[in-house]
Amino acid sequence: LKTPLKQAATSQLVLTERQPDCQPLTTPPKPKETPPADPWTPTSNLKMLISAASPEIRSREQKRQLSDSSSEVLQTKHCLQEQILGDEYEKSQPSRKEKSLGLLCHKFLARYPDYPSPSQKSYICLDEVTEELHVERRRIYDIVNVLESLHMVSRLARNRYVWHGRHNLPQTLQALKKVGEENKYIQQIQMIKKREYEHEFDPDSERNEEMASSFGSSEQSEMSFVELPGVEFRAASVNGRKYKSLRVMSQKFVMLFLVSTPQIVSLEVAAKILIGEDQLEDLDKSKFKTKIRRLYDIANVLSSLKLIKKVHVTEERGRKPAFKWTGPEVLPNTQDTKLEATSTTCSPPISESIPSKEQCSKALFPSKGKQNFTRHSSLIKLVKSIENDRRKIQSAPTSPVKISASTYQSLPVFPNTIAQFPAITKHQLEGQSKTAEEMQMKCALSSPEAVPKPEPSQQPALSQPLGVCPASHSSVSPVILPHPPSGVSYAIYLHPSQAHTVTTYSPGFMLQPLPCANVTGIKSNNSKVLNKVTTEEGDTQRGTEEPTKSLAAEERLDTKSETSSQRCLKRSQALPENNLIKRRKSDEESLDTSLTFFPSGYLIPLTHCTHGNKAECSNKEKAGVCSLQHTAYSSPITGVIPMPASELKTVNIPAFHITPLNIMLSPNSIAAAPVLSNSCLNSSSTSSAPNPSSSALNFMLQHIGLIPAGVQVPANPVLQHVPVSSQSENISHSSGSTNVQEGKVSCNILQLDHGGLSGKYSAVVPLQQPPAPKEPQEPQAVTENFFRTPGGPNTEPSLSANSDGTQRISQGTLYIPQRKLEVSED
DNA sequence: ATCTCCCGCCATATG
DNA sequence: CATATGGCGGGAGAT
Repeated sequence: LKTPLKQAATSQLVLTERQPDCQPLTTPPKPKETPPADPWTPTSNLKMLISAASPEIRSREQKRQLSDSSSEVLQTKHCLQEQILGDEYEKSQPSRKEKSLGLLCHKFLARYPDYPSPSQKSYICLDEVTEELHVERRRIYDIVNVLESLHMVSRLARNRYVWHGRHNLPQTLQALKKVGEENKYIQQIQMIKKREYEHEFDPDSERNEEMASSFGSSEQSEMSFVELPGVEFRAASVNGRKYKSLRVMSQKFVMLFLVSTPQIVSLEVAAKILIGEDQLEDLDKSKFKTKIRRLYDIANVLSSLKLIKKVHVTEERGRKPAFKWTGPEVLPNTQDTKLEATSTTCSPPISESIPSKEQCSKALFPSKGKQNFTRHSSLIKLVKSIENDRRKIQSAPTSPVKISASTYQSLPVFPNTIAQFPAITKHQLEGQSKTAEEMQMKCALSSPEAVPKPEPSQQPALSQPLGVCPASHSSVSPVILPHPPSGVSYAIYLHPSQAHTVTTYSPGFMLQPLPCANVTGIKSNNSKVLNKVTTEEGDTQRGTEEPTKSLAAEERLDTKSETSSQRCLKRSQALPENNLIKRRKSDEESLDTSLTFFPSGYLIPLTHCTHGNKAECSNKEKAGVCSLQHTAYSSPITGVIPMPASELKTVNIPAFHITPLNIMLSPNSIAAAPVLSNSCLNSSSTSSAPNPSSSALNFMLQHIGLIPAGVQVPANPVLQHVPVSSQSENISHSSGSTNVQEGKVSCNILQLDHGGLSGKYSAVVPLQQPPAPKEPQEPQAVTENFFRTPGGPNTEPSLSANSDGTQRISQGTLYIPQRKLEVSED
């Protein structure tokens, strides 16, 4: 018995690993696509099993499986066979495993090709699926929801979905990564770990609470769904509203992987982050448990997609279940050429669609009654106000807002109003297509115009200032983007509250250049505690930031003195078209802000579409949209503003600094960063320190002393990828502080965090990396770092606001102890 | 005992 | 109102 199981496991692993490459040994080169209709039904399987499958059959199965990557299935089958054979098939009662979501998902996936040809769209009828797979409908929803979050499917109407396969995956992941960076997940992860650490020592740390609260909170909780351009949710029905929780959760979960360096995320951490996380002390046990359950559900689907695999992280305390990203590395957007490659599919951006007001409205999030998140008392007030706003918003026609990624930033909530929206929205709406819609919505919120468009695709181009990008609208086409895309644009749906925020502030932006400061302030108010967050962010982020930082740094350099606000102004001013430009800025700002908060939206990348898109946007729309998207792509989300390379590098940093929460940098910068440095950022977050201006380096150095982090080599992926740029390095990351060292490679990296946004650079030290090892095998040692502040637990760097609104973080030193973690695979 | 996570009740959303 | 969707959490199988 056992043996078989083991085998199965083994085989799975093997298969899994192989598959990626595809064709490994066994796998016949089947086209990725699986024949759509595969007959694999449970029944068929049984039959086969029962019959003891002839070799032929088996081989066939294997092929399929392999191709499908349903190694599991095979395993299962084997098991079944044995059992059955052994005893007559006593009905194999399907043991629980046989009914697992993962297995079901494999079956589901086996029915559709990974890369369906654009020409032939495949539709999914839930009724058929449930029947064929013999499962309860509820289960299918779980699968579909996760797939939707990755834009592998999109809903058409009741009971009907369109299968997109993995065409959109690259874009989606890119967009998610961006958003994840914007959300400062890295920082959050670190905070959580830090907290844990502190708790250990001193159980009652109160202050932490605050931090925590600030963290996240409240706002975060809101969720937004990230959409891709082409893919949107069509069904009106589904789309807009409510239930997107699993989808959003799934996206966030994926973001965590993409952002953290070791690309290993423990369920515990993920759950905490996904929960609004006030967590802390509240220990809402039940809530936590529920979150974990959901994460398992999501993880099972992601595992079936081979995007992650289960591992265990062992720390001092014990062993914790975790998952490791095994999916494609996401390029940092940037640039690139790569992007294109990735996106291959997407050729034209598309646009799409439907911008109807309705959609917009749909987009709006319902206020949801529930929304309540747990919040700290302190936050409660905020929450209430926010909720009120939401209501208002909701009521408002346009409420749902989708914002472009960049927009979404705005998350920060502002209580204000929504009134503005409608008007804006319409304007925006006009031209846009769905994507547009989204954007519009967002735009509306933020600014009407806007949709942020696009950014030039490239960074370099991007860099240009806002001005460069034309706004989406009219000019749309503009510029840039020639290619595209690397950047992915995405739209996010915000909750009302968010919307508010956005709205509120956006207008201002739109209209006037907003001073960052203002914004900031606002955010701070609304958002949870920014300061804290900020601080943390700083710490945390580093890895990610680095790129960012670098960007920021550049910016600063560029602007240097300018504060973020100033920048904003400039940008805005710069923009001829204000709108566009403004938007971007605003977007950026918002992005920045968003960083602080997390968005909770569902992200939708605007960018290219894959076939899926509706390609047809009206011409105009398309043009606009497309262009937008492209443009956006670069920085849509973020701030969209394109910056010159130089800027990129530098710039971002400033942003961070500047605004604490509010202004953070946007993704753009981040995105850009990669380009700049290019290097390896694979880790996304990390890395790069390279370019950063000398100042940046100094920074880092300074910080370094402060915070040593363990470094880790990024997981394999990173290494591999990274060619490493000059820096090479490393990445530290810490995502939470865990560093994984893979066996072979050892790296030394120093991370620094420091507080504040500004600071986080991680410095890395050298790393030599051996060639990348690939999969580490099993146990890997991971190091975790915890922060410790010298003074005490809280000693983190504090932020102070500058007059301009920007905040600065003082650095505290953090000391991060490293722990070793071992990662073991199952 | 802990880790996973299936099952399915029941609130909501959609039509 | 009937369904379609999905949030949610009990509690049981797997380890």
